[in-house]
Amino acid sequence: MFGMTGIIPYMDELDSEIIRLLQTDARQSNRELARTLGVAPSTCLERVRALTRRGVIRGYHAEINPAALNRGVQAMVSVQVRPLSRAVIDTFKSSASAMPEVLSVFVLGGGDDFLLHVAVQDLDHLHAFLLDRLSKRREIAGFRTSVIFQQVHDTAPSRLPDVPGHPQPPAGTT
Amino acid sequence: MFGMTGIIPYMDELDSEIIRLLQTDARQSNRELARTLGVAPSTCLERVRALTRRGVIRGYHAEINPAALNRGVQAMVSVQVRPLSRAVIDTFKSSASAMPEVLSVFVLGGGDDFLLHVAVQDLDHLHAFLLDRLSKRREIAGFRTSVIFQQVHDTAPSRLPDVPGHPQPPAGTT
DNA sequence: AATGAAAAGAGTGATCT
DNA sequence: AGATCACTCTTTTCATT
Repeated sequence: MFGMTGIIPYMDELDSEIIRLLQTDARQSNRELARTLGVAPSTCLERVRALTRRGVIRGYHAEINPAALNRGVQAMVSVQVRPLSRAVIDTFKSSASAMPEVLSVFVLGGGDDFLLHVAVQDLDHLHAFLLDRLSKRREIAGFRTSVIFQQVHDTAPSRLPDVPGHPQPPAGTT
Repeated sequence: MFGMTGIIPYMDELDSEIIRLLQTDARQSNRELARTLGVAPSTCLERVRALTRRGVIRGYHAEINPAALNRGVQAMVSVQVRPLSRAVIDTFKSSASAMPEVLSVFVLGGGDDFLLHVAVQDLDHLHAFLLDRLSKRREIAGFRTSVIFQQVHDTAPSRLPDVPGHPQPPAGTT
């Protein structure tokens, strides 16, 4: 699945706030973080470390203007592969994610088997990618391309309410 | 479009390397960055500032384990709206991106008009989102949901080669 | 678990090449 | 433009509550 690394990600209010602030600006200093939250810098630092140790914080990434990466054109490509076996799925997943044009590979259930988020220089390169790289793969039974005109991204998704029946431990989980 | 903020994002080798390293780890110190690249810290700092000023670096974000955000289930929802007018597109785009379940809204060309990347607690909440929130919107002509089993993400997409006919300025652009 | 103080390290700007 | 140095501020550790 996504992040089921075996840990129980229990989060109190302070943890949730730290995460919210670091999603918004990962480069703010620990002091600033602590001041905003009303705790001591050392407390804040220890929380951030614990969150990292527990696998809640997975890393910190700069967000880059796609134009600066020569990727002015983006598209979504939905792909069906045949036969629908684990071997074929795994092979295609690896090859697709190794292609420099591909930003993200989603393995789907339903009508399509994969969704590829691709970003390239221009429409000519998109065309070339589809024809010279994708359609050359024998396991592909079909694909459909949609150019992306705009994207709105939530850069700091909040923690959703707990669901009844999935209670949170009351104390001592770090 | 994506990042056409009016600037010419000319990048030399050093700029590209800085961006690559900050995409991989946005929290490394300027000194570490400078050491890795073999330049002085002040040089590196000035480059990073220039990249930020020019809109190449847009921000720094922590990557969070979805399970810690109570978002164990993710899906892609492709949506068609009617009538296909600018007003309807803009309205739907705003409403969709304001929904807490929605991580990302893609405005597409082709068969579908939108793609929503959603993340929720569990399948019950996904079902509720589709039925109680999405399908209540009158402009929606149809939608199709695919559960995401896996996602492979390129966290540091590289700069693609320049295309002939889009030459880079030889000097003095910062 | 959180705090406060002290040592180690990093950010920042002036100056020079 | 890039490097060096000096100054200030931050991070990090650790003893204490």
